[in-house]
Amino acid sequence: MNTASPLEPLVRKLNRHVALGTADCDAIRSLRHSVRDLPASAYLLREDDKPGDCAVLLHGIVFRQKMSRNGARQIVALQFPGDPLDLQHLFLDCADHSVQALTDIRVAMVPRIILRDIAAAYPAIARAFAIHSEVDASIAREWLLNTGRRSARERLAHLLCEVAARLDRQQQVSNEGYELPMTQEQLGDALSLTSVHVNRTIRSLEQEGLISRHRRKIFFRDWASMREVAGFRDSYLHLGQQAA
Amino acid sequence: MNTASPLEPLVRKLNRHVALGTADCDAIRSLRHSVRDLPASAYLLREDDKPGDCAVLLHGIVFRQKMSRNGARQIVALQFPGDPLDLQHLFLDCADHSVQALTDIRVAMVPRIILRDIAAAYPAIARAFAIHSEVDASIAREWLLNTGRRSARERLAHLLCEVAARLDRQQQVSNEGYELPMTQEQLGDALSLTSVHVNRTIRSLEQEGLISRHRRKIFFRDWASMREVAGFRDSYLHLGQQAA
DNA sequence: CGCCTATTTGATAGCCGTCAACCGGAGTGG
DNA sequence: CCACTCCGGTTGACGGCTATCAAATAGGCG
Repeated sequence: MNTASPLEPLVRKLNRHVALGTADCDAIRSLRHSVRDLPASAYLLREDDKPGDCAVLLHGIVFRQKMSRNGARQIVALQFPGDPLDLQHLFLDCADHSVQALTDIRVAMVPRIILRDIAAAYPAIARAFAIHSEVDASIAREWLLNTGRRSARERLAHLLCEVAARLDRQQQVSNEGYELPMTQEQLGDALSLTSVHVNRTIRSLEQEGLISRHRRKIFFRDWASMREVAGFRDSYLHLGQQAA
Repeated sequence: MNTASPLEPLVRKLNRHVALGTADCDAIRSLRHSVRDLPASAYLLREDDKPGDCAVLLHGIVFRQKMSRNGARQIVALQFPGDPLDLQHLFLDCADHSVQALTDIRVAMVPRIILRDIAAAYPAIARAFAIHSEVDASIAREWLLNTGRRSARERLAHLLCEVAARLDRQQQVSNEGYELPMTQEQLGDALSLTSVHVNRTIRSLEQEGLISRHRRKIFFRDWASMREVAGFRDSYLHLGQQAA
C-alpha cells in the first residue's frame, strides 16, 4: 500500500463519508499529478476564466470569493487540507467565482480529464466526490442563513465554531485553540461585515471570556457558551455519517 | 420514442447542458415513478428527516429553507419545473434543510436507489446530474453575494432578474412579464429583508418605472435598467453551455 | 530602528428593522 | 347580493445595528 503518496490527505477526506476499498484508495494515490507550492493570496482560479487542471489542497487554507460590481468582496467558502478545489467546476467551462490562497499553500494539480475518468471508472470514488459536493453545498446554505438571519455576534461565533469543527476532524485543533490565519478584514468579507465591526465583535466575545486570542490563535474558553451564542448545530457538516 | 412520459421536463432540463443520447433520454423517461399533486406550502422534506424518495418537480415552484434558532427563516433556493429536488441529499442520510411547495405543485417521486442506479449505469446522466448540482451550487454562491454585499434595492432587482432568466429558458416569461407567486414576506425571507422593506423597495422600483405589477405578475418595463440596478450578469447560471 | 500592514478606538450617519395601524381584494356564508 | 373575514399589501414613526470616516496604536519584518 502506497501511503507515501502526497495525495494521502485527499484519501483521508474522501474516506470520511464513504468506505473506500483499497483499490479505490490506491487509484487515488496513483493519480497523475504535480505538487506545487503557492504563496498566500495567489490565485488558483479567477472568475470568468476557463477552469484548467484541478487542484487538491494538501496544506494551508484556501478561500472562494466573488465580487459585486461596486467592488465589494464576498468570501463564499473556506477550504482545508484534503479538499478538492475544483469539483465545483468539473463539468463547467467558465468559473463563476475566484479561488485564492489564504495562507501559503501546497496543492496537487490533477488534470481535469483524469479526475473525470477516475470517477467514471470507480463508482465508490464518484460517490465520494458527490458526497463531498453535497456537504459543500450544505455549508453554503448554512452560510446563507448565517449572513442573512444572524446578528454580527452570532455570525462570528458561528464561523468560529464551524472552523473549529471542520479542523477538529483533522486533529488540527489543539485542546482548546486553533489558528485562524485570517485578517479581520477577511473575516468581515466572509461574514458580510466591515473589519471595524468584526473587531468590535470579536473583542466583545473576548471581554466576556468566551474566547481568548494570542496572535492569530483563538482559544475557546467556554465552548458551550460559544455554541449557545452562535446557535451552532453541526449537523449541516454531516460529520457523523459513514456511507449512506 | 416515448415523449409522453411525465418526466419529460426532467429530460429537457438535463439536456440543457449535456447532449444526452436517445438511450439516455429513454432511460430517464422510463424511470419508475409515481406522480403526485401537492398543495402550496406542503413539505416535501423536513430538516433533520431522513430523505426518502426523490422528487422531480413537474409543475409549480418549490423553495428550500432553513430556520435559525430564534425562528427566523431563510429561503436558500428556488426550484422550477424540471428540477430534481433531492440531488442535494442523494447520498446523505439527514436533511440539512426543508423543501416546501411555494405553489400547488406536481411532482414525480422516484426511489432514491433507482436514481443512484441510473447515474451509475449511464455516464451521461451522471454527468448531467453533476452539472445540475454544480449550477445549483453556483446559484447559492451568488445568493450569498447578493444578501451579503448588495443593498435591498439591488438584491430585489437581482432576484427578479434571476427568476426571469431562469423562467425564460422554459418559455414561461411572456414578452416582458412573468408571474412570481411569492408573497412579500416570502420575498423577504429569500432576500433577508422584512416584508415591510420589500414592500417599500418593490414600490420604489415600480414608481421609477422599472417594473409594473398587476396582482402577482411582474412586468419589466425597463429590462436594461433593471439589470443595471441589480448588477446582474447571468454567467453564474451557466446557461449558454452545451456540454463541457 | 523604520516602514507597512493590521488592529483598535471614537464619532457620526444611514439603512433597514420593529411596531402598529389601516387598506384592499378574494373567498365565504347568510 | 351583500356583509364578514382573513390574508397580504401599504404606510408612518421610531429605533438600533452596522457602516463610514478618521485617526491612533500595535505588531511584524527588513
